Amino acid sequence: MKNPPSLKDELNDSQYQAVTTTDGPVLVIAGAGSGKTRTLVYRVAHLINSGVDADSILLLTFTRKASQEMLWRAGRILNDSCSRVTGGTFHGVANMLLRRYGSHLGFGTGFTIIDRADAEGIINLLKSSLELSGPKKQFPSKRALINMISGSVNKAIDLEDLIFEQYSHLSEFADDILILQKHYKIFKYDHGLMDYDDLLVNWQRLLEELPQARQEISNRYQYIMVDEYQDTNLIQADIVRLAAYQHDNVMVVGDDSQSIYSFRGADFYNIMRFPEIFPRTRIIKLEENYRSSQPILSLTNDIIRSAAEKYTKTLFTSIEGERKPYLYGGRDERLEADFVVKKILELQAEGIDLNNIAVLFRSGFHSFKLELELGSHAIQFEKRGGLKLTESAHMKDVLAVLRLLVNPLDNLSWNRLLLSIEKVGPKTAQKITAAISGADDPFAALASYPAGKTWKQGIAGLAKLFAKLRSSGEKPGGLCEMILNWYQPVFERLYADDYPKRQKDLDQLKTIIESYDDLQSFIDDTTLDPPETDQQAYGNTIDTLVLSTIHSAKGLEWEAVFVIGLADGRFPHASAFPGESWEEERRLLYVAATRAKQYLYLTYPRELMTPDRKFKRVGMSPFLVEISPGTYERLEHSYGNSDSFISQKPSRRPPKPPSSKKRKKVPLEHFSKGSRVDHPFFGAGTVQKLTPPRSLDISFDRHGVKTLHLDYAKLSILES
DNA sequence: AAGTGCCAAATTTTT
DNA sequence: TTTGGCACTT
Repeated sequence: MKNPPSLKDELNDSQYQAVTTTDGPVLVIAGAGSGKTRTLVYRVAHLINSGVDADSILLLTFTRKASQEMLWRAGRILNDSCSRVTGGTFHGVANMLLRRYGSHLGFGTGFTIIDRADAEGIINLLKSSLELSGPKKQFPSKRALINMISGSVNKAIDLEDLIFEQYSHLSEFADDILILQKHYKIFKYDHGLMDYDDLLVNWQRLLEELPQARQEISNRYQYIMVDEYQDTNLIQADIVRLAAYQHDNVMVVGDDSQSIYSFRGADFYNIMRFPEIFPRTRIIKLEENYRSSQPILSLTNDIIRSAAEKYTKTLFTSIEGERKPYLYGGRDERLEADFVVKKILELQAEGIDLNNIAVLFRSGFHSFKLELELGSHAIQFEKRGGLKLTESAHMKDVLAVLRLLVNPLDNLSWNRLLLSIEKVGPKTAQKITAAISGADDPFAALASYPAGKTWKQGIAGLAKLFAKLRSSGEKPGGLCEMILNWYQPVFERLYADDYPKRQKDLDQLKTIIESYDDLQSFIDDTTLDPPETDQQAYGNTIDTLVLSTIHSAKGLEWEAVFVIGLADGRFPHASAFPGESWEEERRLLYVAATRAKQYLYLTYPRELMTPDRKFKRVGMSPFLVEISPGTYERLEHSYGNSDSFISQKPSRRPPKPPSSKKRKKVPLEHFSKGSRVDHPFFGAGTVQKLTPPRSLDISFDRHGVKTLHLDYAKLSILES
């Protein structure tokens, strides 16, 4: 530190404690806006300043960007770079370690990381090649399906429970999912592919099964810090435990009321369990909020109050402010958007830059209307959480070639490339893929494949491309150049209608790839941290408004924040039921509202368009109904159509039980220990244990013991 | 039997 | 804006 004594002035007591602790496990419970990033930054700087080797610090964060920014800030304090600190996401570090130690685990160094879109591709391939019996129509949404099949490893509940909760009435469908999951695993294994979950699972295996690796890693990283600990899953928690086994020198920072990633396997009980896993744990609470004004804090405290929390914090702030959060209900989505635009213009007039304003929403499409409205007012905006550069089809074509150079077993990429050949469809592509993946030299096998008349040329072209690439010895930039030459005609044929627009992306890719010396790390980086398509890449740092999903807004802050779409049915999401998922939606609203420093606007439409283009009147979100009306100021409809709404008193009706409507509630008392019951998916079973209020453990004859919840389970009693 | 082209439908959140 | 089904062509 430039000026060591100043540390105490820069930080409050709790922060100072966290920063200067040098050994032993520490759990930092940090409320929203309490300066936890700042605390971690200072800790890194302090450690290095007191002589700790930067090499021995491991900083695990939620995104790669977050760790880069923290290390940059720490570097500024030290007047020196922190480049020797290992920082990044769990997945990034897992990748690095697996490349180094992976061969001991039985897979070669050649594995390719796949993202969700790839997982989806595999599942589609499997769906067409396996004969599935279930009714196609009843498949859940595509995303839900992918989550179930590829993302269930880390879930505390297993896949069978998940299926049964949601689709217990469709046992054929449930069978299909299990079959798909089995084949999905085999496919990945056979073709050297690894998804996000696999990275973590294999890191854990590395630590658990190879004592030598465990010791090396634990020795090397003497100081382990984890940010956003409430978003870790069980495997990540275990990794932390194993990696620190020699010194227990771990500091985790998190906020249980900001846990919003359980759909991805995050388990906020990790925070509760931390002191059990590390018995000597010191708990430090950061309760002062440095971000929001008091009126905003009162409202956000009110949002979270009704949630059952384990670690209670009472946030306080000394930031003055007389503006209460505003609540506005527009007649429909268009008027809601209209309101937002008007207020944005007013804020700008008050001197607040667009950079300091954000609009947040639950789901990506909730901002469509607003995007139109912003466009017509020529307000520049940037949408977060949208399409990534590498998610578009033309990018994936080019990446597939690069991926094959590194991992020729990658059947997914083979399939993708073959499909881009004219006159080759799914069936032909699969046949060719099957033939070449069995061969010793897949590239030679491709060249000698007995091709049909119409598509012979396409195959030959591809084979020639690979021959050229593999003999060239070029750097990634040069390879990319060659690929683009081959790709140009294919590209123009595939995207005949809009290829000029997509061409820009290809140019951008070339620029990115030229900064890499090593093809493997380029491919890893694009999958783990895909660059976004933005105009900022072209160098003009323009003043733009941020539109973002709440999930992508995590950890950020703005002067003024609009949370839109707070209507019943939209927020919480329609599929959330009372219980944990309902609470998570509540925390999501909490995260959204706590992003605001001075101005907070909560808006909702009173009318929504249903898919069949009819209008449906909706009320405001049940979460808003629960908030005490004194904490916000209601803005009335004061312009435009005059058929407005006079004095809408916030109704005092109790939060209505969300849509578990039709199912009649079976009281727990109907069951007793030993009752025989029948379940549509698991079949017959015997009740083992009753857990009030509404859970029971049942031992199924064919599926073992399951814990079921009466609100979800369709149980019928055979004999009591 | 496979490939192509056209129209209709749907859309949680993501390292 | 992208995916799925259907009819038509090769």
